[in-house]
Amino acid sequence: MARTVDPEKHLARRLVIIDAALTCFAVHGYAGTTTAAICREAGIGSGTFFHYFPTKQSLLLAILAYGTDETREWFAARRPDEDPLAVVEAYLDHTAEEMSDPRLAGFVRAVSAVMGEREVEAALALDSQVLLEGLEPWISRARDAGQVRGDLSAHDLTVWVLLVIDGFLGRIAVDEDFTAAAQRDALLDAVRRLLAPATQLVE
Amino acid sequence: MARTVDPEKHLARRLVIIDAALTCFAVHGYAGTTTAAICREAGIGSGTFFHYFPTKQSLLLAILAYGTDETREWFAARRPDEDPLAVVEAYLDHTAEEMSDPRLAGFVRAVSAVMGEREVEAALALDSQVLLEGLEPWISRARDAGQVRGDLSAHDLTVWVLLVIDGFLGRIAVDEDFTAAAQRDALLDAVRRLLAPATQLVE
DNA sequence: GCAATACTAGAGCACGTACTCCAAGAATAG
DNA sequence: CTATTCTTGGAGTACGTGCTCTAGTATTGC
Repeated sequence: MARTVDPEKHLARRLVIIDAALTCFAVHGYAGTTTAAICREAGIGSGTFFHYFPTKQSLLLAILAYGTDETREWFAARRPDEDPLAVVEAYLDHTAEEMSDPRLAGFVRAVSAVMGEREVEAALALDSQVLLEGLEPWISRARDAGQVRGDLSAHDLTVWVLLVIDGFLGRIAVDEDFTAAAQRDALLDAVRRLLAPATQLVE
Repeated sequence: MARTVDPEKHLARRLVIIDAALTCFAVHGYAGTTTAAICREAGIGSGTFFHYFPTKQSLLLAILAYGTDETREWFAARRPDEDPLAVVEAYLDHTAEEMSDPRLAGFVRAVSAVMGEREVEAALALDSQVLLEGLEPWISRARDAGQVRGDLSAHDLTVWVLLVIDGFLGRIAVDEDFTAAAQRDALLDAVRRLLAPATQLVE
C-alpha cells in the first residue's frame, strides 16, 4: 500500500484550474476557449487538466455548481424573522459585491449563452431556479406586508428583479465605464423604484 | 456577353440564408451552429452558401448590419418636435414588437456573447453605440423639460434604460412564460418608474 | 442556336480541437 | 529501500469544422 491522496493539494490544484478557466471563459467565451489555453493560463500540461476534469464541459459544470451552491447557502443563512425587503436589498448588495471582480460578469455573460449542450442548459436552469426560489418567498412576504406593490404577483416581481440583475451583469461585462462599485446605489434605487407600491407614486 | 445578375432572386436567396441562420444561431448559438446546419435549414448546398457569403462570420456581420441600419432608420424618422418621453416609450414599444418573434431575442442573446472575434465585437459595439446615440438626446431633452429625474445624468439614465432592455431580451430568450406581448406594459411601467422625477416618489 | 457567365451542389481538404496514452516523477506505507 | 499508487507532462490521435474545387446546370445576350 502507498500514497493516500492529499486532499488539500488536490483541491488547491482544482481551484487553480478553475480560476484559469474563469479568466479564459470571461475573455474568449466557452467555445472560444481551448483546453490548451486553460492549461497555459494555469501553468499545467493537458494530462494534468484531464486528470482533474474528465472533459472541458465537466469543468464548466463544476464552476456553475459552485455558484449555485453559493446562492443556496446565502439564502439558507437568512433568519425567518428578517425584514423581507431588507433581505432582497441585501442580496442585491451581495451580487454587486461579488461582481466587483469584472471577470465574473464576463464569465456569466459568456456562459449564459452556451446553447445546445443539454447538461449545461440544465445547470443554468437549475442556477436560475435556485435564485428564483430563494428570492420569491421574501418578495412575497414583503408584498403581503404592503412593502411592495400589489398589482403584480410576487412571481412576476421576482422575475423583474432577476431581469434587472441580469441586465446589470451584462452592462458590467460590456461597458467598462459601468462598474459594480460605482453603480451599486443605482441598482438598489432601480429595484426600489421597480417594487415601490403604487401609493408611493404620484402622477 | 451573357447573364446579368437578377438582383431580386439574389436578394431573396440571401434572405433565405439569413433567415435560416437566424433560426440556427438562436437555438445553438454562433459557435454552436455549423455552416452545414445553416445549409440544411436553408435547403442549399455548401457551395451555394459560400457563393453568397465568403465566410460564416461575414454572414453574422451582415445580419448585425441589418439590425444597426434598422435602429438608425427608426431614430432618423423621428421629428424634432416630438415629445421626448413619448419617443423613448415608442422605442420601447417598437422593441417589444420586434421581439414578438422569440427567435430574435434568442439571436441577440446568443450573438451578444460572441467573444474574441474582433470584427464581430466591433459590429456589436457599433450597434450598441448607435442605439445609445439615438436614445440619449431624447432622454436629455426630457430631462431638461423636467419630465424625468435630474439626479442622474442623461447618459446614465440612457444606460439604465438600455440595461433594462437587455435584461428584457434575455428574459424572453430564457423564460418561455415571459413573452414580449404579455410583458410589454410591464416594460413601459418599469422604465417609467426608473425615469420618474424624484418629486413623483413619496416616502 | 450558341457562347458566355451566374448559379448550384456536394465531395473532399487542411486545420484545429478535445481528448488519450504512456512513461517517468513524487510521495507514502511497510 | 521497495513497492505501490497518485500525479504530471506532452506527443499523438480521431474527429468535426469551415471552406475550396470542380463539374454540371440554368439563364441570359447576341
